[in-house]
Amino acid sequence: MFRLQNEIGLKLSSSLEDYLESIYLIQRDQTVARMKDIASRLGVTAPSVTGAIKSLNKLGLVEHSNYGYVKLSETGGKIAADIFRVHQALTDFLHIILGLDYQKAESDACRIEHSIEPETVRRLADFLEFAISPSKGCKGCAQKFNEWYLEKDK
Amino acid sequence: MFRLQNEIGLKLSSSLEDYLESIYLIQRDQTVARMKDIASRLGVTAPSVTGAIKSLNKLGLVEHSNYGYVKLSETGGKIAADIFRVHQALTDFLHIILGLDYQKAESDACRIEHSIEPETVRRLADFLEFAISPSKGCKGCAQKFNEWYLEKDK
DNA sequence: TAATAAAGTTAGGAGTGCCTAAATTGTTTC
DNA sequence: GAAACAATTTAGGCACTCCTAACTTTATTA
Repeated sequence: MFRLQNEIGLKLSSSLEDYLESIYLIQRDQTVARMKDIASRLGVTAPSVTGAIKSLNKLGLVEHSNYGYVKLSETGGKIAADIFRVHQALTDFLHIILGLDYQKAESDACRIEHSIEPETVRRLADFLEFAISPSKGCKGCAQKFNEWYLEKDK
Repeated sequence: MFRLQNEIGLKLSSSLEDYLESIYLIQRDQTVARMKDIASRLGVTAPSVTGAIKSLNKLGLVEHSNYGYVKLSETGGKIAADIFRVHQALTDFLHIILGLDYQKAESDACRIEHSIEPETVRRLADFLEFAISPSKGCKGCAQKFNEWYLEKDK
């Protein structure tokens, strides 16, 4: 059932990845994450959060004692940061290259981030670097694509 | 629970989309699809297929009577074709633009296809058209990126 | 500090999607 | 056409992830 994937060698479900990422972002914004913050961010009910946190706790990815705050463990923090990096790379690509509005780019990224391979993400990020660089071979083709796209269906 | 998504207005699970797509491809290659073909293509056991086909049958997307062949209904065929178009667009993008080898492009596409929005796919396909065209603003930047990428880490 | 409100947990249940084992039906082949 | 084999279905179970309702703990405040 376990597939080598991140530094501790386990493959998390999309759902648990979402929880981890939420905790990461809440911690970043507010230092501590509470169950209700996680619930409202993910649009689930409190008991769902309790269950998920228990799973993450068993896996050693969060620290949590009853009725208290939730904190990412060191490993949990690393994994969450990885997930968020993927999220960012995808969002940037969808927004800057494809020209999706930022909201849509984020929500699409949020779903795709769980099913994309690391190599693909790496290439996506590299392509972005290449495409927006005025000095590399492409000379700002992201910009050019968006101009072309706007004219396209006229 | 239903979200407007395709022409009959329902959102299928990733799993059911996979079944539909498999049947579509088997039908294309061999005219009729049998349960065991579907099972082996998806890497699941026969009872899993029986269950999934029952669900698709209830939704009116396949025709199937006990111990017989499976056939896509008209609606099922349209939805499957849509799914496959997304699959192709994604695969092409990952292979031609990002330079992933075809196998990896396909397997990544296979997972991403369930979570990407139609608008994003459209833009991806348009970007591909733009990027490989020698006449449009980009002048074959897909090619240039791949050359740059190969040199990158040297 | 006792009452109330807010946050969190427990209990129990539903839907999905997979599995194994066992029964059934269909197809060959002698 | 009956035995043997292949394909499919049924039965039963498990993991995951969500839910509602009810209960417990913690925080607020009058």
